[in-house]
Formats: sequence, structure tokens, C-alpha cells
Amino acid sequence: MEIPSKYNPVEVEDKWYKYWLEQNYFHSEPDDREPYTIVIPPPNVTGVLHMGHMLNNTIQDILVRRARLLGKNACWVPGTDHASIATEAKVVAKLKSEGIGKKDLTRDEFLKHAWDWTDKHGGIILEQLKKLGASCDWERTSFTMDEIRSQSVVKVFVDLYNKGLVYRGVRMVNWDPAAKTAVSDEEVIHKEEQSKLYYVRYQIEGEDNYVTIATTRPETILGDTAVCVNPNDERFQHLKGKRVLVPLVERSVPVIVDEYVDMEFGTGCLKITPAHDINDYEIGMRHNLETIDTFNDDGTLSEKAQILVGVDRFEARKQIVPMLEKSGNMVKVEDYKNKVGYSERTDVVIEPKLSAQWFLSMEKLAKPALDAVESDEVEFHPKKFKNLYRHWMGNLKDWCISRQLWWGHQIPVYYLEDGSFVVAETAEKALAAAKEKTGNPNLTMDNLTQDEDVLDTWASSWLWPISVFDGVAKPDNNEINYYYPTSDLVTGHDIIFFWVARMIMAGYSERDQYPFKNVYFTGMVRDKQGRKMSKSLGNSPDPIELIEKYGADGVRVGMLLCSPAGGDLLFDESLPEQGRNFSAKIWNSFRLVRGWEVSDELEQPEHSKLAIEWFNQKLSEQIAIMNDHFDKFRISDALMTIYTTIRDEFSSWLLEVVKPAYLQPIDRKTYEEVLDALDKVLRVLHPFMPFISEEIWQLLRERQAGESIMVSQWPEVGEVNQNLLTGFEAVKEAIAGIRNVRKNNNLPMKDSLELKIQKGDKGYGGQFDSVLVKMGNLSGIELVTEEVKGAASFRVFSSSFFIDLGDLIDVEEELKKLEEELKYTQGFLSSVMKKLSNERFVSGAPEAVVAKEKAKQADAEAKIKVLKEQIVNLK
RNA sequence: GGGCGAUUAGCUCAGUUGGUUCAGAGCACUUGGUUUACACCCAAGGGGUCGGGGGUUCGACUCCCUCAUCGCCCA
Repeated sequence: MEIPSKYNPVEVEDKWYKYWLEQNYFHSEPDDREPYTIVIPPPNVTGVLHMGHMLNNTIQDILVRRARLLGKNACWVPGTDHASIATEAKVVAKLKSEGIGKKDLTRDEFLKHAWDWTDKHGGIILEQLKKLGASCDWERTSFTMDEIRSQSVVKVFVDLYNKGLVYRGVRMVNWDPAAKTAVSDEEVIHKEEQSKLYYVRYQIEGEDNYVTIATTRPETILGDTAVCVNPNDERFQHLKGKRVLVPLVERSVPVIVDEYVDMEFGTGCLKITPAHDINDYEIGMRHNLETIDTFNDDGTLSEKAQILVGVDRFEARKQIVPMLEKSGNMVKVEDYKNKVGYSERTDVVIEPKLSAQWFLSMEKLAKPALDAVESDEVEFHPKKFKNLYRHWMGNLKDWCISRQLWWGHQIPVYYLEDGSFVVAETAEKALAAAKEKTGNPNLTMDNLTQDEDVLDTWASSWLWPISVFDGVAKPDNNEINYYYPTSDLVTGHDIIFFWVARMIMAGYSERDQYPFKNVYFTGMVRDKQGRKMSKSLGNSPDPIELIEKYGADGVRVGMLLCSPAGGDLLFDESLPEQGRNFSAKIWNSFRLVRGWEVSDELEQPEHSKLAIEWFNQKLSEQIAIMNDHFDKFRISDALMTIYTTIRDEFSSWLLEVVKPAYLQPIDRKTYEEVLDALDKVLRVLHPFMPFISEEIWQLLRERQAGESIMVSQWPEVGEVNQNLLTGFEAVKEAIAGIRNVRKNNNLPMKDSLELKIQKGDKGYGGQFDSVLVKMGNLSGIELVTEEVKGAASFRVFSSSFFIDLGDLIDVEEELKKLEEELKYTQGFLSSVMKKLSNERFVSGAPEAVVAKEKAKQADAEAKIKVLKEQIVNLK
């Protein structure tokens, strides 16, 4: 068969992905095997694939593919998330560009547009993941707003309501005036800004005196209902019991006292606007203050403001300043740095606003979820995120789960005409409940109005590990019983609260069990300069272009090479390039092997037999190391292990040793054994580089139709013979020594050399002589009992190796080398002796440690003896 | 203001619960190499008082205290 000299990933990757799909290898059904389950963090339907997804899904695919090779029933459930705010914003924007306003549409009409939009864009990311090689069970693809998932969300809402955990309340919420909805605390991003601190004076009612307050938001004075001072503040004792007039609107409001006021800040005198500041709201509650909401939902001033009605809040701030100056109330303006909350979704400044919302009480839900992580029932990788989690879980506020949007799950609350309500999964059930509640059998649907709002998107994604198996509506179905709890979750640490914590809560609340055993937190992908990747900076490469350039395997390797768990990773194109280069290396190794002519006549040479024996042991050792890395979720370490094994041990050592002379055939036995070794290597490589491993594996031997490396087996780790491994390491060193002598003396590889060895006590064993002869191109090995005069030399352990150079030897150079080596060894010995002569070390340290130090002493002493003799001989 | 985390080679980071030559890997760099798979390569090499200081210990990159710098989260 003709093997192309260059590996072509694009062609190969498409071919095998198609094959895997045809063979239905990705699909899982419950059976007798141990399940291994991952649910994908569902990407937003609005999104396109970015580097974060690449990292995240590469890791998931590695875990799933390895589980499959380990013989587990692996199931990776894909899907997407409806992303209420983000999607609604996109749809509104699209409609606007077509001249359609959301207000012009009915809810149903709008939803039709939203569904069209979702149908068109929603699957893009999943399609892109196929290019990456993701082995998801596509038959199970779920969507947070499909029928089963929607039923699940609604049912859970009703259940939690019936348990008394869902309640309706008026609260200060984070209002997004652009999206016209409440958002959760987690969706508010605080940014430090250069702003102004305005000093405004209020006239004391009935007097000609004033009191000055400081504020960053002068436009909110229109909603002031008090001025507050600290009860301990001597400066303001005279104000107690008095009233002041709010500037411009001339409203009379009381002066109140509250410990909350910081005497050091500003003037020590605080204006109170209960409708527009969370702290003011709480003070207002304590003092029974009036609440005047001076803003409309879109951030413009309302009728209640009396002036500047209809003007946007920022414009109002600009306009009110000259008005206050004119009225004589503006005292001064200072520059001031403060933090301002922005909406994560729309990037507009969040407005604290009082409104009626649905809340989920967190206290009961949080307890088991916190315990689970504390006790490592759910394990976080890396562990450091436990601290963050504990801190957050200990300071939980109730979760505002309603959103003033249309795109999402409409809240299953139905209001009667008298304002009371029933909560039910469907309209029919609601009607029945309403009839029962009112005792009026004649009620119809026309008498009921469903709550306009939808639920927060996270209120559906927190059920994801359960709802993808329909475990909410049918809590005892086969699938949920088999696949749940899932095995591992891989996600970014930025959504630990949004998503991970809430899934754990839902897991215990719904099924009294954790949703996943392990959580692997990935870092954030940043650019080379450490900046977050973003569209506006244009610093994010297009993943699909990267795949086309370096191959999916290359990109996967590149993502992992720099990605310790939890730490941010700085992405640079040299990384996938390195991955691509590695593909080429593997390909060329394979080409070498497949290019050999095989002879049935030839006996297996000793050196080949030894090298194969050694490599099999070495590979076993390396796989054991990889298994350990996997167990501890050190995925990039596992990759690095197989990377160096292939590049160094397999290609540079095994293949070089067994390689026949130019145009000479190789013996059958060696050839087959090398193919077997490569077969194993490919199988442990497969999770990381699924495509090239499949391509080579298929070309390696005749395969039956329907066979694939992805459903083969992860190699077993056998007994490892440490003597063999250390013996071979000694040969490697000896060969390096010979190469050095050649290099230093300009002795070309093609000229064979005679090697003399003086064995020490525990030195070179001689078992690998044939390997040494081949790799060093030696004409022979002679054992000697004394140093060889006038020869170049080097030492491995306590053996000395000599290469007679006749007159060619540079005595000065050789002496210099020996002196240096002697000096180093003596220094080493003295450090060992220092330990051994320390009485407290000998008595205090474990026996094994002391024994090792003694062995070091013996080795060093032997080496020093040899070196000294040689120096004498040379002189 | 509160909390968490980090600080190790030019860069990005490991260092597995204090003990072999433990100061490492990859990349980058330097030198040499058209050996008959691979220059997307091979071989060899340089480079760090493990942020500073103190402590515990026979022994500290590792544990404790403190300071400095940076980052993240929360208020």
C-alpha cells in the first residue's frame, strides 16, 4: 500500500468522523457494563465556537474516549442552552433591523421569531464540535427548551413552590434597563470608574441653614425621602427631629439617624433614596420611609420624579447639575473613583430597582450541597476551588428566578381575577386548582392569566444532569437509574456559582444524590499577553480555521500542552503548531516501520529482541504513570507522558535500535513485535489524538469491517522489571558517552570504534552489549581490569568506558574533563558525608533514607578512586 | 474594606501529602548535523541563591509566621 509522505489531517479527519458516526460508536444504551457519563456544559444557542469551548470539549472527549477504551459504557450527552437574555436580545436586535419592534408583536408571534432564530443558529456550535472530534451521543442531543426539559423545569418549580421554597416577594433587584429585566447578582459585573462626587446642600425646613450631602448620583435626589446622619456624630446633633427640603422638588423629608452612615465619608450626611439603592432601601425599611420610584423600566425618569420626566438617567444627571447650580444647592464637585455594576449581557449600568419577583429560598438547598463538596463526595479538581465554593455557599442570598422576558419557560403561576393565584404544571391543572380554590366550578381559562415572566435560564440548566435523562418527570426510568449520577463534569471556573453549585443543589433536592462525582475546572483561555479573548479585541483565533491549519489532533494537543487544571492558559499559535509537528513525527515513525521489507528467512538479532523487551516494559511503566495522572485529573501531564514516550522512547530508541541497515530487510519477528508495540502506543494516544491514531491503526494491519481503535482496549499494565529499565538507561548513557567522544574528536559515525569497559562493583551489566554495539557502531567490546592509558573515557554509574584514540587524544582536554568530574564527585561526596556524620540524621531519618545515603557514599567513593587513577595514568 | 489564590529557567507552568543527583518539563535560545522516516527533524549545551525575611526540623520549593508584588471573587 502506498503511504503518503505527508500526513493530511483534513481528509483523514473527515473520513474517520464519518466512519465513527456510521458505526454508531458514540451512541450508548444502558447495559451491564459500568456506565461512564458526562453531560456537556450546554453552549448558548446564540454562540459560535470559541477557544474556551475547544479546551473544555477537548478535555471531555479525552475523558470519554479513555473511559470507552477502559471498557466502560461511555455516554457523553450534548445539547444547547436557550440563554434567555442573550437570545432575546439578539432576536430583538434582528427584528429591529427589519423595522419590527418587540412591542408590535404578540408573545406568540415573538416566540415564533425566536424559535426560527434558534432553529437556524442553535446547532452551529454542536456542528463545530464534530470537527474537533467530539464523540458525543448525538441521538441524545437536548435543548433546555425542548419538551422534556421544559416539562422538567416547570415541574420542579411547582414542586419547590409546594415545598414552600419558591415565593413571591418585592425586593431590590438588579434591573437591566436595556433588557428590561431583573438579573441575578452573579450577572452584574462591577467595574471601577472615574466619576464625580457631587456635594449638594439641602435647606433645613423653617431655617436659613443648610446641610450638605455627598452623592455620585444627583439625579436620584428626586426620589429622596430622608437625610441620614450617624447618631454618634457630634456635628449633626442639632439636626435631630428636624426636616429638610429636597432641592428642586422642595419635598420636606425627615432627618433620621442610623449607625449605617460612615462619618468619615463625604460630609457624614447621607441622602436616602429607598427606591434606588440597596442600602438606602434597607434603611428605609428600618425607618418606615416612603419609597418613591423615580425611574421607568427603560431607565428614563418617571412622572414621580416631577422634573426631567422621560429623560434618560445619564442625560438627567447632566441636566440636573446646572439646575442645582442655578438654585444654589450645588456646593462643589470632586473627582471620585467608584465601582459601578454593569449587566453581563447588555453591558449597560445596572439600576437597583424595587420589583415583585419570584425567589427561590436557598438555605435548605445549600446545606447538602455544601456538605457534599466539603466531604469530597463531589470532588473538585483542582482542590483550591473548594474554598471559593464554601465562601459563596456560606453567604447565599435567595435566588431571584424570574426574568421579565418572553424567551424562556413561562412561570407556571396563574392569577385569578381577584389577584390570588394558583401554581400548576399546566393550564388545565391550574384551572382545576382554581376551581377547587374558589369553589367555583364555572371558572374557565378566560378567568386565569398566566404570569408574564419567564424563569432564569440557570433555573433550567441546574437540572441538566437529571433532565437530559428525563429524570424529573420520570424519576425512576431506566436511563436515569443507569446514567445518574454522572461521572465527571468539565467546566470553566467562572460559572462555579451560576451553574456548578446550583446543579449540586438540584441533585440533592431532586434525587438526594450528587449530580457528578468529579468536577474538573478549566482555566480561562487568554491571549499571549494574558488578555481575555473577546470579539471586540479581535484576539481570538477562529477555532475552525485553526483546525483546518493544524488538524483537530494538532489543536487538541496544543490546547492541552499549556492547560493545567484551573489555571488560566495563554494561547499562542505555536501550541497547535507543536501539536501538528507531533502528528508529523508519529506519521513518519509509522512510515519508517511500514516501509521496511520483511524477511521470513532472517533470525531476530539479539539487539532487537532486547530493545523490544525493554520497550514493552517501558511502555507499561509509562501507561501506569498515565493512569495515575488520569486518576488525579492531570490531563496535560498524561498527554506529556505519551508525547515523550513516542518521541523519545519509541522513535529515538526502539526504532533506531531495530532499524535494519539501508535497503536491508527486517526479520519477521521484530517487525511484528514493533507493530504490536505501535498498536499499544496508538491506543493510549487515541483519547488525545483520535484521528491520526485511528488512521495509523487502520493502516497498521488488516482490519475487519467495523473495527476501530476507538472501541479497542486500553492496554493493561503488566509487571515492570525495574532492573531491565535501569539497565537500559545505563546503555543510553553509554551511547551518549560514545556520541560525545565521537563529536569531541571528529570521529564520523560510519567509522566503527573499539570500546573497552572496566566494570565497577555495581556498574554496567553487559546485558545490553548488542544494543551498545549497534547504536555506537562498535567493532567490539573488550572487558578490561585496568584503566586504558591514553584513551578517551567516560563513566556510567561506577563503570568506566574507554575508546582508544591512539595519537589523536588531546591529553590536556581529557585531563581537564577528568578533573572537573572529580571535583564534582568530591563535592557530592562531602555533602553526603555531612548528612551521614550528623548523629541526629542517622538516628532520626528513616532507615531507607539512611541506607540510600550510604549507597551514594559508596558509589561516589568508587568513582573518585577510578578518576584519580586515570588522572595519574594520563600524566 | 473582607476573602481566596499566586510568586520556581527568557516565556508558560509541573513539582503527588518534608527525604535518591530535587531544582524539573515544554517552548524559546546556543552549537553541531543533507546518517538511507522525519529540518514540522536529530544530537549536544547554556540558563534559576524556588519573591524577601524569620521560624519549625537531622533535613524545607514543600510546613508555620511576616513583608512585598500581582491576580480573582465578594462588599
